[in-house]
Order: sequence, then structure tokens, then C-alpha cells
Amino acid sequence: MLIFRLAIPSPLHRLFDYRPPVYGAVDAAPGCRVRVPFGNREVIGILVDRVAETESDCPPDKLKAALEVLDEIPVLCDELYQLTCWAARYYQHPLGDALQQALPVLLRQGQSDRFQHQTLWRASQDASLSQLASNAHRQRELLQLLLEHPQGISTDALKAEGGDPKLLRTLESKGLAASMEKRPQLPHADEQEQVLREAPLTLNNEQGAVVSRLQQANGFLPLLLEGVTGSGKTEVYLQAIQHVLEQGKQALVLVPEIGLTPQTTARFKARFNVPVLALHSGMTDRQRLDAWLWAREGSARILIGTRSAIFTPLKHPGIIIVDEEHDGSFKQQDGFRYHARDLAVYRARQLNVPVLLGSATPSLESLQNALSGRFEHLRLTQRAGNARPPKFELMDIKQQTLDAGLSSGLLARIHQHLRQGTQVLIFLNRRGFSPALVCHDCGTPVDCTRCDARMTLHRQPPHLHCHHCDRQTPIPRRCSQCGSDQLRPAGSGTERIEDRLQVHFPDVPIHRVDRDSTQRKNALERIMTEVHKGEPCILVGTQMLAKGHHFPKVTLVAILDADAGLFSADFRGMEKTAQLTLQVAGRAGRADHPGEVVLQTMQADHPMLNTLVHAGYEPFAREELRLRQGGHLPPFSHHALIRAEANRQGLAENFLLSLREWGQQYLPEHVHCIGPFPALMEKRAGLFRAQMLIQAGQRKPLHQALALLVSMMQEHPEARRVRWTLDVDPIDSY
DNA sequence: TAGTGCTTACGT
DNA sequence: CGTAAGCACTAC
Repeated sequence: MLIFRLAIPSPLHRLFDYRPPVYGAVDAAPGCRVRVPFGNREVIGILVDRVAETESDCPPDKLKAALEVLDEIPVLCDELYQLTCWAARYYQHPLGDALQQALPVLLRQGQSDRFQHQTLWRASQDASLSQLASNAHRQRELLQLLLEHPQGISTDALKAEGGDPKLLRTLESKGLAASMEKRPQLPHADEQEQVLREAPLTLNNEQGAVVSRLQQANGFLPLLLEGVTGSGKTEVYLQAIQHVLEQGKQALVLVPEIGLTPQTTARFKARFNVPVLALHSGMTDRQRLDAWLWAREGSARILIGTRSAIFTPLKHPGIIIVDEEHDGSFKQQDGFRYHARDLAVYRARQLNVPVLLGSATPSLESLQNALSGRFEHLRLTQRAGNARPPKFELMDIKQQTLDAGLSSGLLARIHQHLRQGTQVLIFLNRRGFSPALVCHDCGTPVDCTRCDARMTLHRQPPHLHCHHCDRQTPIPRRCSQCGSDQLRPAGSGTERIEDRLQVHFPDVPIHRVDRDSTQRKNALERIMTEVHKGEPCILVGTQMLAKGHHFPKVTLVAILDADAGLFSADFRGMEKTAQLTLQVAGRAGRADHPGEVVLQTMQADHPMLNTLVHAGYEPFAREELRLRQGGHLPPFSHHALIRAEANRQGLAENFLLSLREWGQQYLPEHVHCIGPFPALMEKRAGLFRAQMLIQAGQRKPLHQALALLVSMMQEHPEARRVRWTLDVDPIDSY
């Protein structure tokens, strides 16, 4: 009798063997869920293999019997199963946990992978209001609602529309209403012959070239679409999807976390007569499972979601689109550290469909893939309408006295734009009032006790807040070093800029947009509605302002601290600065309002900054690629980062050091360990952190090395006291 | 990771 | 002598 080999959701990098259940399926297929005893609990594992008992390393007397096979047909189709296995290996993550994450929560918990039928109510065939007494107001109201929903309506929906479900039984006994069991209804399921709901826009030559290239594509085609802001990428997506829909296939669209707004999905729903589903964070587990099932059976035709949507099953896959492909939110930052964009390319190859990566500022990884011929590269350089590109200006603030971060030149410029009746956007990627509170007498800043960092001063409401560990404290009266009461804010965040601008422009409304100001429900929408009225105003905000929203009336965009990322320890600092800068700049000026972008900088002569704003992203990116090549940095080499943390100083670093000493002799040639070294912020949230970089020119030896290192770390006696994680293709905080 | 069982520290 | 906290260990 064959035994079951299962992937169990646990941090352990190995599989577990079980005897088949005493009753039930002995011949289950890989990909089926199996409920098993594990330690002293019950868990749900995924069947990976069935092997002869002699093949098990586990002594036969320790083998437990599985309790139940939950699926007749594998819950994960072969394609998603293969994708997840590949990803688990590539990112060196335990398979059981990876498979778990590829499934909707309810399936992880063992629920059935069939639609849960719900009870719907409708009016009987010949029911009419006249059959009810005219004074039976509540009953008449209820029957009226039922008559309005001939397809049937759930009790919850009835309640939402003001009906009283308690009276349903009364109507039923009078023969006026009947209940039925129905599977949940896919929104907009009334599929029409014609997929188009509204006419597509006319494409320009560049857009047309992309769409027709995708239409010709016969199977896998990785395509990088580099389109400047306002060049109509979305219209290209829509028409590429149209082609796919006309062939009866489905489209999967990945968007950054911040980009999944009702407006985005509204555009897809307005264009097509097919079911469009957005997989967003506000959904209940049941709604997510329904969406997953609709996608799997092929009735949902367009699926829009963030990172995790890459694991959505598709019956008739037609295309995968990754919008804003450079966005960091596609990389999961804890646990199973996969990159959804990279998985999208892998999956598209597997499914033999085109994959379209779109961005105004492509990642250097994708750009290099395009230059090397792995991806096809198409560009959109023209803006829709007559929109002109914004005019950039590097405003030199060397040796200038700033007013809380605002130069007099910038203030004058703001004044000028407000006077002409347009709006102004001020970008500063630093929330709070000021990033430090410093003693004016002895110079000591107020530090976080749990991190190597300053406490950020907030005024609304007044408190100190550590942005690294979330610790919050009241504002101290005196310096802890010298006892002086002269504690003063140093540097500016968005709150302080808002304050100063209000002093300079007392009659102009100022809207601050950052995580703090938009915590309350609908706060952001209210601000947006106000701004879209078009009256002169000033918007102050962090990168929340940079993504997604368009401000047609904004004619001046100011970036207060353009140098912020220029000299960061992260070699991607320049790339990220460029992407964010252009992203913010893209908010300014549409059609009738030419925009102006001012960058306050101490480095007005900085060559890369000048290339970026005067020549554009592509020349900048080519130059940056040249520098990366010179330094053997990604994408010209491959990185993996081992992070370690422990509650005492030195433990984590020593752990990595011993790992290096132990492992070095076994590492393949051309794989280098760099470090270990303490993390940039060694202490964070009370833990001392260190890291070690593993670098190689080729992926294969790197992965051999990683497999080795992971097994060594698991065996390592110190691993009890040191928490370690491995990040393959890390994208930040080296 | 999660659960358990053993050792140690400390207060009464 | 009790309880709480810390840690080592295991999972088929």
C-alpha cells in the first residue's frame, strides 16, 4: 500500500509521510487536501506524492494515519500547483506554507471548494400587491421588494433594502412568496453576445502597434510596455483584453496595493459586458472564495487584484497584465517572499499566454530583460490629447535659509500658481511634524528606546511616535541628558509643512494627505472630492499622493527633498528616487494646463538627477544600468539576503559569521558571501539585527548555495535564539 | 510555528 | 512551597 507524502503548513523545510486514511480514498491525486494529526493538533496538508512505505525515512511505527481526504479532484489545478512548487523552491520557502498561501483562507481551513448555496426568496408566479390588505404596510413593502427581484433575493439583501425578513414566512403561508436554494450570483453575469459595453477609444500609432502585437501573439510573449504618464497605457490594456474576451478567454490584471481603487475597476466594468471581479482587501473570506471559484470555472472574465491574485485559478487564461510593474508592493516582504511580477512571467510561460508588464518607469530588472531580448520592448512616447510634458526645474537650495524646508523661491512660485487660479501639490515623503526632537542646549535628540532611531514628533495629536516599531510616548518636557527644557523640533514632515504654508497662504485651503490624515474612513475621498472641484488649493502629502490619483487642476508640483534617496546605502536608492520623482511629476498638468515640476535640491549639478529630468527616464535608466554592470550589481548579478535577529547584541552577527565559516568551503564556485554586517539600523523593536549578502553571477550556483545554507541554518544549534529569514532577490534595506 | 514539559528564579 | 517565566525539543 502506498503512503501519502504531504506538505504541512509549518515552517519546516520537509515533507511528512502518513498512512492513507482508514476509510476513504487511498488513490487521491497530488494537489488534494488531506486532514491529518500533527503533533497534538489537526492540520490540513496538501498531498505531494504517493510512495512505497519502504521509501519513507520515518520508522513505520511512527507513521500516523491520515484522517480524511477532503478533495476528490485536486483543489489546486496542476498548473497552480506547479507554479507554487516552483516558487517555494525558488524562494527557499517551506512548500506546505507556500501552498497554503496559494489558497483562499476558507480552503486552507478545510471548507468545501464548491459554492455554498444560499436561500433566496421571490414572489410566487401570480402574486400581486392586490392580494394583501391595504393596511398591511410592512407585508406590501416586502412583497413589492420581492416583485422587484424576479431572480430572487437573499434575506440579508432584503434587510439592506428595508424589508423585514421575519414577514417572509407570513407571505409564504399566504402563497405569495417562495424560497429556493441557489448558488451565489456572479455580479453582472448576464453575459451578452457583444463583449463591448462602450466604444473603445481611437488608438494612436504607438498604442495600435502594441495592441496588434499582442493580437498576433501566438502563445507566450513577455512584453515590456514603457509608456510615459498620460500616454494611454490603460487603453492599451483594455483593447488587449477585448481581444482576449472575444476569444472567450479570461484576463488577469495585477495592480499595486495602492492602485486597486474603485475607479480602476470602474473603467473595466464600464467598457465590457462581462463579469469583472476585483479581489480587494475589504472582501470577506467567503467573498474571496466565491471570486476564486468563479475564476476557476471561467465565468469571471476579468480578474483584478494585488500581489496575491497571481494565484487565482483560470479556466481559459488569455493574458496576464502587470500594471506599474516596477512597484515594490509586488514583492511580499515577509514569510513567503515571492515577487508577483516574476511569478506572472513564469505563469504566463506555463499557460502559454502573453504577459504585459506596463510602467512609465520600468524596473531596471525588466528593462535589462528587454535590452537582452528576453522581453519584447514597446514604447508609448506620445501623450493623449495635446498634453505637453511637464517642465522640470532643479531649484538649487545650497546656502539658502529655508523656512521649515520651504525655499523663498518655491514660496514665490506657489504664490504665482495660486494667483493664476490653479492648484499646487507639495511632495514630502516624511509624515509627522518633524523627524526629531532635539535639546537646544546639549544637542541630544529623543531616541526610541527599542530602536536605533529618533522619535518622530507629531502635533495632531501631540505625541512622539517611532515609525520603526510603532512605539508612542507623550512629549517629554525636559532633555533626559541635561535637564534643559529647550526641546525643539528639527527638520520637517508633512504636518509642519502644512503649518507653515497656512501661515504663508492664510486664505488658501490646504489639504494634507498622508497615512495619519487619512486614517478616518472616507477622509481621502472627501479631500479628493474637494480638490476635484477645482478651486485653488495646496495639497501636501507623502507618496500616497503619488500613486493612482490624477489632479487635472494641479499646475505646480514641488518635491521638497529631492535628495532624500540620492545617497542612500541602498544601491537601488537612485532608481527608486527616479521612479517616485516621475510618478509625482506625472500628477501635474493635463491637456489644457501645462505643468511645472520644481525639485528643491542641494545637488543641482548631480549628473543622474540632470539626466533624469532633462533627458528622461530611459537615458537615465541606461546610464544607471551601466553603473550597475560596472559594480556587478543586480540585474547583472543575483542577490539573496540572510537576515538574522536576536534579543542580545552580537548574537545575530555571530550566528551569520559561524554560518559563513562553516559553509564557505562547501559553497559552489563564484558564489560570494558578503558580510555579515550589522543592519543599517542595528536595533529595531528591541531586537539586534545583522545580515549577510550572498551574491552570484548565475542563478543556478546561487540556488545550490542557498539550499545548503538553509539546511545549515536549520541544523544550527544557535537557531533557537536567533530568528533568521532568507530573502531571494531582495528589493530593499541592505 | 505551536504546543509541551522541564528548570530556574523569586516571593511569601 | 507555590507560581511564573524561560528554554529546549518535537512534529511523519
